[in-house]
Amino acid sequence: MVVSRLSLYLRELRQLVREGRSTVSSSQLGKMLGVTDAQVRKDLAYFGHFGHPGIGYRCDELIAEIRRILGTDRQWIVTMIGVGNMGRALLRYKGFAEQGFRIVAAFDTDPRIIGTKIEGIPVYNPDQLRDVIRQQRIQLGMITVPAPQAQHAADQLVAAGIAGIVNFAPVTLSLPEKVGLVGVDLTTELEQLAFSVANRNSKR
Amino acid sequence: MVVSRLSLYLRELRQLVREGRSTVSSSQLGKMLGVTDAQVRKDLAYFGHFGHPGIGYRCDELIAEIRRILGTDRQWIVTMIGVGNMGRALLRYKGFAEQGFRIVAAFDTDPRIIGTKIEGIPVYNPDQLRDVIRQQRIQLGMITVPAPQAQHAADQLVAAGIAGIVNFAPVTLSLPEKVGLVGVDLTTELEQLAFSVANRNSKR
DNA sequence: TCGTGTGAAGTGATTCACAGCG
DNA sequence: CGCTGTGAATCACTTCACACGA
Repeated sequence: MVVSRLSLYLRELRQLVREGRSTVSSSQLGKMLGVTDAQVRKDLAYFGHFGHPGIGYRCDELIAEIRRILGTDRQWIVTMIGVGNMGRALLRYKGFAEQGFRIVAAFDTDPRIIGTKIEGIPVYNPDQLRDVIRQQRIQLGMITVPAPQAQHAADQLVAAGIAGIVNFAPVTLSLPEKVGLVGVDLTTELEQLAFSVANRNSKR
Repeated sequence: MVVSRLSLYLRELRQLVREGRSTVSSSQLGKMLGVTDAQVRKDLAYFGHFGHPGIGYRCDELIAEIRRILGTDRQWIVTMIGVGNMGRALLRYKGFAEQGFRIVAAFDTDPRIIGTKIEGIPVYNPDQLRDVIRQQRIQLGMITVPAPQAQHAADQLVAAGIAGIVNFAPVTLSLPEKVGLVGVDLTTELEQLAFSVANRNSKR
């Protein structure tokens, strides 16, 4: 709800800073993302008083605040379970490190890649999962294994004491309440698009 | 809102069919996805009367209905703009084809890969984009180019007459109203997870 | 004057509860 | 009896409108 938009505000704010802007108003920020100015103000005011009446929001200040709210002002240590096509692509993606997500270990059952490094990240045998996660203080896991193995992978991560999981496999995982979960299903996204295109008459 | 859950129902229904189930009740389906039974019924009844009082929903019947609603009962012809790590991973992903999304062409500026095929899909020079899209009747595009090039890629797709875009680049695209748009930002997803973990006390 | 923060009003989505059907 | 479909009630989110600060 609110939080999902904070990430987007953050993205736009970084863009503004790159362009040399130092302040921005709620209506400008809103226009960039297709939301109303009132929405932007409500979202931001929900977590504190970050604006300056008559001025707007100072970009660098607001970036710092949002990062603090999201918890991305500190570093998160991440592991990847499954080094197939998707896993490999994500390991090579630079964007995570830029936002403070440091992938330090990957796991896969394929003996041909165990022991190798991808983009400097070592690939381990899954039977070392518990040890590696504890020794390296890994907090988050990304699951990119095939659907049938995803629940098992998740169970192992939970058993090793992980705090949160991003699941890319197209299945619903069941996890204990205390573990955070975000699901990303690319097929679902395409289906959404198909619907929105097939019913363009109604709404965006 | 409703539609985003339809995809998930569909996913669970396919799973049920694989397990040999022929009918399912709203409460069973809801439990699998963590929503209430009333929610499931409201969602499904919104598009028609698919249930059988006293019985539940017939899985195969409901699958067909949801596919028809989403527009995935027919095939969609898709192109990929950007054949870097992410693009390559998605080209190799089998899940799209299974749900009726057929990727028939890819585009990239790297001369070393133009003219090659990846998973049977030819990689073209972007200057052929308009022609290829028209000749092959391509309807949807997936953008996996670096952020600074994403808007340009989107503009070209729109100019070529595409109906919808999935954008994986971490920028907000501005498109004409008539073109469908779904954005997937992996960093945003991780930020969501970070927040949910950092504030586990409040809610899931 | 410009632009925030915020009650109040409005809109939309979710849950409740139950009539009705197989 | 089990389970759907659905009005009514509740809850959440969004927009409006304006007081107030720089």
